[in-house]
Amino acid sequence: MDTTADRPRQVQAEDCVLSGASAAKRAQILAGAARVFAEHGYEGASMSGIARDAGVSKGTLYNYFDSKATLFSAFVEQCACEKMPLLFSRIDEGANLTESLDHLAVAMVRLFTSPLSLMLNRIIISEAGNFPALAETFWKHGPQKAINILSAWLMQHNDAGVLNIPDPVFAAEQFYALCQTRIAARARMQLPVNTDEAHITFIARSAVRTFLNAYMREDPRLPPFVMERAPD
Amino acid sequence: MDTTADRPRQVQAEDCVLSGASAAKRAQILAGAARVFAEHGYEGASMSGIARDAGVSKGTLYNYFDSKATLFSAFVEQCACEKMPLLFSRIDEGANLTESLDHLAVAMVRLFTSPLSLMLNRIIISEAGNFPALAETFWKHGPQKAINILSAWLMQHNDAGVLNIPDPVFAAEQFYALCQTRIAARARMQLPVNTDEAHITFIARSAVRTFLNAYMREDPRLPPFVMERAPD
Amino acid sequence: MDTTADRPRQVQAEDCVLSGASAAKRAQILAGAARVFAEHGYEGASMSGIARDAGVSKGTLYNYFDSKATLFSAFVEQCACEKMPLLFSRIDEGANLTESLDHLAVAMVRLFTSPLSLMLNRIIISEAGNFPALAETFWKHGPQKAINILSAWLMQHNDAGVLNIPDPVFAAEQFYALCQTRIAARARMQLPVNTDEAHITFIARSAVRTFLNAYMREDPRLPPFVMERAPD
Amino acid sequence: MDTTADRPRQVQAEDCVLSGASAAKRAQILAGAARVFAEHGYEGASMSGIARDAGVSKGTLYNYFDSKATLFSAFVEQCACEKMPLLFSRIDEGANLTESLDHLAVAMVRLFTSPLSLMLNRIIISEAGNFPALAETFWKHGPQKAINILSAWLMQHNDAGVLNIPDPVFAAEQFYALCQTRIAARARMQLPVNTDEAHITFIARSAVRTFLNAYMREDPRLPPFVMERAPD
DNA sequence: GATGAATGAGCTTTCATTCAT
DNA sequence: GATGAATGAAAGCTCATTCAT
Repeated sequence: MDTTADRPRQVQAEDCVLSGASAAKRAQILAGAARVFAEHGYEGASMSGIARDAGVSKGTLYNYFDSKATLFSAFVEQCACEKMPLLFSRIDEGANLTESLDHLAVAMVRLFTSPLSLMLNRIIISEAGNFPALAETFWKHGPQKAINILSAWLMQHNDAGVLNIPDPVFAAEQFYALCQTRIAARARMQLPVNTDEAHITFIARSAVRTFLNAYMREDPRLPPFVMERAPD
Repeated sequence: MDTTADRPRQVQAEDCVLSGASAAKRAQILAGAARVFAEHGYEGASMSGIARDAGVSKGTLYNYFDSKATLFSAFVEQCACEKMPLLFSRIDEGANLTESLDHLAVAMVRLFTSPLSLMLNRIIISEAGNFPALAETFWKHGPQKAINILSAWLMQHNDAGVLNIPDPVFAAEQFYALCQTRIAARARMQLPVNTDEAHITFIARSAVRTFLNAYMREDPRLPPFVMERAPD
Repeated sequence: MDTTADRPRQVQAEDCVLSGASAAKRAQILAGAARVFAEHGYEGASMSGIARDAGVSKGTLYNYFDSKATLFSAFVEQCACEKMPLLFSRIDEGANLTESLDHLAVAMVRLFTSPLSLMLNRIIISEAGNFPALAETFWKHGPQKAINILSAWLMQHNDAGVLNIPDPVFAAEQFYALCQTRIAARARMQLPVNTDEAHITFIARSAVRTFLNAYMREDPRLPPFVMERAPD
Repeated sequence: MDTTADRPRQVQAEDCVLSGASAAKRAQILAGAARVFAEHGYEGASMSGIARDAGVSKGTLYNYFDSKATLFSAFVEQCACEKMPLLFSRIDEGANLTESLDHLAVAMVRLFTSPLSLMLNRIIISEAGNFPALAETFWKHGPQKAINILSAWLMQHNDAGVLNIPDPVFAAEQFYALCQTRIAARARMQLPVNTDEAHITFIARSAVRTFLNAYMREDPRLPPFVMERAPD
């Protein structure tokens, strides 16, 4: 028996009160699903558990989502489309180029240790084989967007003659990679990482210095940036 | 989760024939487990499937491993202890510093796209919450060892006055991070990556140049390395 | 299981507009139920599916019928009372006795392969244990009526001296059984049957000949009917 | 996960004790399944109920049969292949042709009211759409076989000049149909039928007389069989 | 030591029915 | 009167684990 007749369609902005209630219930279910999927992963989560956590019956779950896989996809897509963008905020213009990049690097390092980002990474890596579309979605709304914004910003400074960047997209990707130094890989595996303010600042600044030593247009009057030791 | 409790220990040279057979059967089981866990993950693998793939009965599985969790741990530990080291081979000494690092960077980029490494990463990230010890083991035998070797090597060149590295461990970690540019994150999510020889070489050389521009002791007679565009 | 309890009764001529609408909706629901029950049987049909097919909400279903069982009974009774009689049309008087019986036999053979009759048979046989009343109803409006009409007709010819029928009801039942030769049992089981015009005619004629050889008053001047081979 | 590794293969005659136990368990399950399917039909039966009735766990059910459908098929096939033949016993040779046919007709009428035959009929008609193969199997081992034996027997008497049967198979089918007079259709629908010895004998004898009046080679010295009234 | 049949809790999913709107 | 969201019992099926042989 096809259940599509029993389920609410995607709510539109102009939908009436009933549809608003529908959308609210949908959100309520997604919230419960988020908690359970985040904690137990896809296979480890049970629809019973999600129903309990969301405060609805199992039947209601299936009124809103065709299957566990559908619910999972909806959860990941929502995170990717609605919550990820909040993490990739605009590049804060600092007093100068170095400061701006420093701000950005700190934000990125923080991102790589944020629970939401880590959870999404973990879940998408776990289920990449079974839900290839989710990895695409996540990548497009997350890393891809960040790299695009950064590469555009780098190109501006390249054109302004401050930086010398033959391949801005790749440079952005290097910057993205440098910001993962020391903590990202360990955080993904839930190994302890030092998230002290000082340590994060050090990692971010080190990323910026390494990056700028490679891409700053050489100016005979300026010495290269000096690398530092990590704080104790 | 301890796998050493009441199971046949690793055979010693003086062990009798029976123990030898025991060790062989253990290896046989692990081989089957490896195939099944690698393909289906922890939750997706069934003990029946492993028994079938290993060519033993389910009862025998439980004679050698207390539980699915124990078998899984043993499988991951074996990969980490026996197979990972083969991937992190010695730094090939090249004609000079740059060449040596180039070789190493290429090896690392290749590592990050090797099926074994990706599978282990995926499996450990998936089950990090349920098997924290595995992440530790993996880290110790994989990335940690690589970083240690590299940092020692960097320190040598620092002491020799070629490089100027205030924090060799962190520098090694930056090198490690730089080698992940563009492909590692995507490969982990099973998104398509370009593994052409030319592209891998480009990523590796770019990592080395960015790295050396930051850490090469400044020599007024030498210009900094010039960054390049990616090949088409 | 009684469907007449607290539901809108059959509308009378003097009923108001609302009751007319009520009866129409009831018919609309029954039409949907007919399609779904006919296709999926009792257990296989879902109230959601019936509601969808009938174009009403599930709630409305329950406003008109107390339960799935009630709706099913109403559907079967409607078929039996309204549609079956159409199948058991009057005996077409032919030019003579043999021709009349031939016409009737062909009609009966056709009946036993008609989709509606087969569906009703199948459904009633399936649910006979759970809905004993339905079998009674069906029998009364279907086979029983046919046998009654036929036995009355036979009795006329008996009294007219053409036939010699000591037990007209039983004779009618034999005729009814003879018309089922070869195809009825197979059609009930959805096994392939030959419904070619020629084949049906052969079965019908054979039934009539066998019947008349047994019940025709012996007339020394007339030879018995000769049985034939089936057409290729 | 494929469960085929966990299930026992079809036991052979020469199988050892273990396989004997396996076959016994299989039979035990089939016995339970028979009771439950016979009572509730396919859809109405639950695997839990069958497990309970058979005295095994649900898991064991699935160790022996892949699915509910498989178990159902096995049950029907077993009935058709092993139990049906017992019902279609050989034609008891009577003192003469009429007596032989009388014996056979009585056996057939009894068959059409036997609980096993009725149950099989009911179940196969119910599930003919979903299990077309079962109807084929049933037909082949039941009616088909009976008709074959009977038609061969009729042909012998035809060749011996006693009967005059242009189409022995069709004649056998008419005999088969005649034996269903009055009771078969009603029994299939679980409507009350008169199974008194006298009544069954009457139906059987009437079938034989009607049949012989059509197919007995005309012998001017012999009058046709006289039809009778049913006993009160 | 090896086997694999047996277990039963637990899974995802369906659906008749209710009831607030 | 009509709606359809919500319910929750019950379905078919899986699988880690045990244990008699």
